[in-house]
Amino acid sequence: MEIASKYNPAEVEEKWYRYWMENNLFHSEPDEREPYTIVIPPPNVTGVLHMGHMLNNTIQDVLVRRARMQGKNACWVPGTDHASIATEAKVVNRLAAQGISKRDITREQFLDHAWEWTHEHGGIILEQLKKLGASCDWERTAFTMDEARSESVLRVFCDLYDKGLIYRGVRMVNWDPKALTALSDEEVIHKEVNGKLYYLRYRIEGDPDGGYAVVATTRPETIMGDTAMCINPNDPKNAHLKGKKVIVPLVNRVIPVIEDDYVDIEFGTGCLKVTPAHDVNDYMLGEKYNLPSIDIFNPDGTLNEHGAMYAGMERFAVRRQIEKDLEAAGLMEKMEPYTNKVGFSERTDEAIEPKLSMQWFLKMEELAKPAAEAVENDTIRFYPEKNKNTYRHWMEHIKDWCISRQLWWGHQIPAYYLPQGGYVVGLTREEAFEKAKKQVDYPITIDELKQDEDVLDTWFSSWLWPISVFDGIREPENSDISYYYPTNDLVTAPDIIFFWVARMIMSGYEYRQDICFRNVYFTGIVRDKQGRKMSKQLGNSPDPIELMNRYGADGVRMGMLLSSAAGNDLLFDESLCEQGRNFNNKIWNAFRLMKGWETDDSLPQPESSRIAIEWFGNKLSETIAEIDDLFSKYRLSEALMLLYKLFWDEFSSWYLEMIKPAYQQPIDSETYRVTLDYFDALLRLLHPFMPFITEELWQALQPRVESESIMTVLQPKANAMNRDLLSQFEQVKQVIAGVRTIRLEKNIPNKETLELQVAGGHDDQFNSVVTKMCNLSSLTVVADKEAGAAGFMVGTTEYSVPLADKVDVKAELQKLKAELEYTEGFLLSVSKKLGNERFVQNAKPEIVENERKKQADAESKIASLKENIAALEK
RNA sequence: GGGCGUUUAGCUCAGCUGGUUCAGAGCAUCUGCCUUACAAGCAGAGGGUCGGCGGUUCGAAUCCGUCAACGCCCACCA
Repeated sequence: MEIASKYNPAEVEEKWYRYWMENNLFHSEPDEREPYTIVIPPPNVTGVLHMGHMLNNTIQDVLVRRARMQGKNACWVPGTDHASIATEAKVVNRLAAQGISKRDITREQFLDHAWEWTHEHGGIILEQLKKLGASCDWERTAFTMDEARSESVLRVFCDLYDKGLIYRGVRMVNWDPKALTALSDEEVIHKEVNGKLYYLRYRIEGDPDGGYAVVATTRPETIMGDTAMCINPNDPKNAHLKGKKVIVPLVNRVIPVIEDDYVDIEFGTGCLKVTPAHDVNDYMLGEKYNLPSIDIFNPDGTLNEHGAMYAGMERFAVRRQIEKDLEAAGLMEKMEPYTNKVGFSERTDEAIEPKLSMQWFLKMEELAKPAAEAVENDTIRFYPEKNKNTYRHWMEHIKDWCISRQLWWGHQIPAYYLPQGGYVVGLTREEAFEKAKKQVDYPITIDELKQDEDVLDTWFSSWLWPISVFDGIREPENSDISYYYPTNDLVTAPDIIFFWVARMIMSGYEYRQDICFRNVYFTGIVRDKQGRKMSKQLGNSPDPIELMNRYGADGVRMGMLLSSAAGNDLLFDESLCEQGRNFNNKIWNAFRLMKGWETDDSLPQPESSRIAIEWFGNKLSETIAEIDDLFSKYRLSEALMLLYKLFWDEFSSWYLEMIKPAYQQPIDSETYRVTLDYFDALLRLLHPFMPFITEELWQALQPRVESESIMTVLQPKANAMNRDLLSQFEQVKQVIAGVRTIRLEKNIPNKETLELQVAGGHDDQFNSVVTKMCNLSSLTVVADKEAGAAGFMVGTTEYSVPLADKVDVKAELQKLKAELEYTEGFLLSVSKKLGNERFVQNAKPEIVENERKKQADAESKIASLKENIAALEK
């Protein structure tokens, strides 16, 4: 059968994914084997696959496939996240395009639209993962808002409430005026903004001279919310303001001057305007001095009735207007350019408005304790370890988590307000009603309970993910959770270490009294080759599906992995996929070569093949041991590179060339058999990285039983190895390379045989290999080098090829002299070292011994170089 | 403003507790080859004062100090 010389992934990949699915090979059920579990970081339900997903899921698939081939019961649970803010924003946009405003429809109607959207777009991303080859247990696919997960979330809310860890309170929160919701601190991104520092004049009440105090602020539009001015009690230059009252510009409201050493004497004028409703620090001052709080904003960022003449205007428009009005009124002392940090919403990129509002909070201090400790003492390991620092820092400064969001898409908070004030928390309305009846002393009906309008932060469901996917909240003793939990590895990006990783660890301790995973592998961020983050706006993100069409899923997987040391950002370059594709082709062609051979039982095994087999067996063991070590350190990229070199250089360029029979000649059956075994082992090693081509070739290598798959056979193991043989063979390679160089330099075709002469120590057990690889007519040990030969040295042994007239004496001399010069310099430095008494005294004996050997070798090399030069110069 | 990290070949990176597995790998480059597995290939070659400076040491890419550049995270100076 003719096999195409180029590998065509498209045909192969779909076929085998279907085969794996049809044979249910990804599915896992608890059994007596050791479990290996990964839960997917759930992508947004309506999202599409991007390069970050490609990297993340490729790594997970490598880990899962390898674990499976180590005989473990591997289970990779897929699923999606409802992503409250992002999804709600998309639905709002779609409705807007249809001329529908969220305000005009009911919550139920909105949710119908959201579910419709979810069913339309939901799961596209999971289908895309299949193209990548992801070996997820699709029967276990979960969604953060499906029934089991939703109930788990609500149960946890009720439980934490009952434990007194969840409370409701008025706090300064990060308000997103575009999404119209509060955000957690983690959802706020601080950016530097070029603005102005305005110096405003606040006249002093009752001052006969018309004196005023000057306040520096970046936000003049908030003056209508001022309820005090604050100075530092130790500030001499503002001492005259003590006990006075000042008048807020434009609105002419009288406010007191208070004193607090929070105020920085050096900043601005040392006078601070206090706006408790719109600044976190001012809020604290307000609390401390019992100041009134005037909220001048509507939820959408426009000013309300407290904004006086600016009511109804947008906050930034007010800033521009008020600047003019203050100047006109002569109340603007001056303005300076000023750069400060302003918070922006991660989702909508809208400037955050600090806003006082009633929200639900989760107390973090107690939850954080065991979680901080687990990472600190490596019960949970981070790869790379540097993320421990980041984690520790956050845990030590942890603040309560604002878990309510003013959205509709999500888990509605199971709190129910009573007709005459107060509320109860219950899993269902019925349960809440039962509680309510006990709590109040007036008659109520179930319909009078009014459920809280807010939903929970999306992360409040994601933080339960490793437990909830196995239904471990509702059924803590069920067989799945008992078997699969704790999970083994989590593969995620470092930017959600607080959002998600830290909180999962907390919920794991709270609800399972155990770790939720043993290892966390932090991937880097995928950037383009100029180092820019991939984004839609820049249009610098390739379409993963398109990439897979072009290079094959295996090729793209390899491209992703090659440049991604754990935790380092990876500069993605399509040429890496090309390298991946080329490697596929290399494997494909090695297979073609072997499959093209006829075997002959009567042929004896050539000596060179016997040696090749022995050597490669050792090389294979050596590499497997190294790969095992690299995997234990999560250095997947290096493991893959090692395999790449093993296959390409050692197996294809050396081993196959050594055992290759002459053109159209049969191969002896023993060598053939072992070669197929070696190829089989290589395929198994490669399979976690490149699942499709390895399955294709493994199936073609020999007849397989129906439903059998390379997926479920065991990884090859390292055997005891002969290190001497391995290092001797590296010398042999150098000899062969030396002869090849001579051929190249002298332009001698490979077909022409050569003689090789050896002077010095030489191990002749490899002669058959050298003879074959160099196409030698003879290999002889000689005492002295023949004149008119091209030579080279390997170690202290001299090799030469007699070439008679072909040798360019001048060039040869030049080469030898250069080498002599180098070696003499080398000898000098070694001798210097050995001449240093303190080195000989202090250095470890084996180091000194080594230097002595270097010295002796260099001396002997110099001697033979000199001889050669002398001979040529004659 | 605090903390963390990075800086090694043209590019991307590896070099653990100081000394022949210390100057490495892959890609790219250059040279010669369409040698019947593979030109998506084969064979060979070149390329780095290990960010700067100072120190410790017999010996430093490796340890210490300092400076510089870049990156990330955290933070309430209006």
